[in-house]
Amino acid sequence: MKGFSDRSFPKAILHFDGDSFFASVEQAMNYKLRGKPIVTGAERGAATALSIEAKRLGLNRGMSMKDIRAKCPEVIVVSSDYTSYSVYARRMYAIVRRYTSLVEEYSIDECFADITGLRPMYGMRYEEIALMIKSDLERSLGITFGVGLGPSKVVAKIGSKFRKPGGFTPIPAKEVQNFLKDIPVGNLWGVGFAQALKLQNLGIVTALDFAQKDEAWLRAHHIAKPYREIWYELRGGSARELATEHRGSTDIGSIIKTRTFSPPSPQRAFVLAQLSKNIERACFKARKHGVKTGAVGVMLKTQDFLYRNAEVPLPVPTNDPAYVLKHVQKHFDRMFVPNILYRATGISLRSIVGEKAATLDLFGETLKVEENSKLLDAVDGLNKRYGKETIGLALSLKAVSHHEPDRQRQNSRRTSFVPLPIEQRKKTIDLPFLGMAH
DNA sequence: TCTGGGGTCCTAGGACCC
DNA sequence: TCTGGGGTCCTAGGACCC
Repeated sequence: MKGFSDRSFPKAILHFDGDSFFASVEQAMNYKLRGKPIVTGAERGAATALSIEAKRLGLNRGMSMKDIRAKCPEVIVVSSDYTSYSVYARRMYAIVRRYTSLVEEYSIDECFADITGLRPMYGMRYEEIALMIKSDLERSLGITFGVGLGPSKVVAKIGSKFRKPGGFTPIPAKEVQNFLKDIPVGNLWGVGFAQALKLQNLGIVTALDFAQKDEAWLRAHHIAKPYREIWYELRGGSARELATEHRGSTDIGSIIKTRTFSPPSPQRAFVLAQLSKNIERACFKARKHGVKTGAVGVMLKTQDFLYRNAEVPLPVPTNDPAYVLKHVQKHFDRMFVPNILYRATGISLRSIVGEKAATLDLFGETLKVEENSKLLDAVDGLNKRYGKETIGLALSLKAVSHHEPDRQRQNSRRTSFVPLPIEQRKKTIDLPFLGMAH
């Protein structure tokens, strides 16, 4: 039998999606967990991933462990083990790469692959190639995968979640629209809450409604580029290349470290210590990847989920936490508003450059920074031997144990209301990853 | 809903220059 | 001092993703 013509798959894009990935990895590593209802996320007190068996009991992502244990005492609860999940993710990428070099490592449990033009080489149809890779993955890893085949990434994504778990759905270009009728437009990959709302106000409810609009309509309603691309792919085209450069090592755009602490604190020294800790962890990661940062973003988050951000340029690229802290501290004083409860701080390293890319400035700053790098190597070595965070900045030590004295908590409640600076913004937060509906 | 952590990409608008 | 137009670079912020 003849396969689909090239008009069916002008491009042949695969999307692989590990079923209940974290829970599946736990089961793959420990045979005692197989066939049993298990839930990951014990450390945060809420379910992050659930095995099939746990889902069948009616449990959901985001449910509190308390509720889960009350409802189903037989459920096995484990802590997240991201190190192992990453190992399985890398195995997944490696297996798919045996079949094509064009692989995008999209996330810890997903990847895209481009198999366009490989039919003659394998002597198979695209569907058969997809199934061959799928069964290799499942045999090798002990985890099932949802797999989609389509003329674009958006369509391949639709396919991989069409039948779950363990499904395979090929969608030729001319059949794409048959799959769109029952998909709410907000469920499309790349269409979030805000855009779904906008489209709904324009009378667009399903993905099919969107696909059937014409270009004049898109222009008239100022549909932005990312959504024009989705529209184009729903009509059988391909607008998005695979990002095949492996972003693993040096090719990092930014490094972000944020941490929520509990209970929230109004204390300047404590909040700064938290920030300092985040700076250390971010710089540690930068050193591990052999990169430096030329500017950092500082974030303070209040108990009311108001955010205050500042961009702090650094005179010289660095991955030395003490140097970063020195420059951040000046801005911190301006950002920190007394008598407000803070719940989290964050740091993001931007303008990332390679470790060698230091340029000499007029004031000899570079040389001073360089002197520190040998010391930091030694620190990293010790921390590796004796456990993470054995050695840290003195400031950060304040953040290590946080026992908020009752006296201060009461003080903070009694303090009068202080109007927030205008720079503070409310951010809407949605948590699709935890299974909350938009 | 009572809210974690780590990312990327796009766009609008200001600063600066010719 | 006022007037025009156009280009580039940068940053803040929005939106989205897992």
